[in-house]
Amino acid sequence: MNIENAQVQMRKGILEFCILHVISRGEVYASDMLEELTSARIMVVEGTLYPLLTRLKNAGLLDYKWVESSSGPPRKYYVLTDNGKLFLDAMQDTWLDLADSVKTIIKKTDEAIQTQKPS
Amino acid sequence: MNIENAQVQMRKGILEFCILHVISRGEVYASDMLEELTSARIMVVEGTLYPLLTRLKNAGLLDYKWVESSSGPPRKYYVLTDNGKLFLDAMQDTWLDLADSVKTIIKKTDEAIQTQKPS
DNA sequence: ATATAGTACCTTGCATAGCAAAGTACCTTT
DNA sequence: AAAGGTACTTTGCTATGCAAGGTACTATAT
Repeated sequence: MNIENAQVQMRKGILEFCILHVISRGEVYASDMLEELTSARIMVVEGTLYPLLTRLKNAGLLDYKWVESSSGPPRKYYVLTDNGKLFLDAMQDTWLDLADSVKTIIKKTDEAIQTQKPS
Repeated sequence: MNIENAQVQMRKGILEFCILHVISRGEVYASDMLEELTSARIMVVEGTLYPLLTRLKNAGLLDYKWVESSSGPPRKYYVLTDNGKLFLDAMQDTWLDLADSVKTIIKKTDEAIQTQKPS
């Protein structure tokens, strides 16, 4: 039970959400996504990303096409399907609700501490 | 791949954090926590909470004492240990960072959409 | 031509942790 | 003593992140 593990756990639930977000902006392939997410300080690695993309594709939320590259092997460029867009919207609602709930909990704790130790 | 499952996944990472928060306010037992979290719209059930409390206790973040009840079986009242307080602070930093990262991602998508469809 | 390096995608095996459901134990009320 | 409520526990399942290793294609250097 270390803080690194706790950070991993927190990240878990939102990876799918963040990846759908990045794809929603336009066609991207895996390395684009890794770069985008890393620059937003959301740590992801290949072993997480590829299986996740496959799951999302199989669930009908994503589609992809192969595109030749001028500097290496071909790439899978992903886009959201209509279902994927709906799903992303639903996830965003969930996230905003959750973030608000946590905000409430933090605030309530702060108030409890203020009451215990009035300045 | 349904939205309910996505909600569960998002919740996962923050349950520990929210539970430590509730305990940080003062001695509580499991039913108190369930009530607190439910009222904050963080859904938790017994099968999740009890094993989690045991894990946190074994990790040295929590301590408890048995207290007789006037209306049923005895209860385990939990408090944070010093280590638990430090851990909670670290988790809060992690949470705030994460929430900020997600906010950035959402904002960036909104901007991308604005650019595509200028009013 | 062949070897090396770089890029891109995929797979395997493991560990963590939420959850539904069933179980145990204690207390109060009738 | 039987029934019902409260509280804590356990079992089996599932989902999913991740480290590590693997496959395959392309470009460059020799």
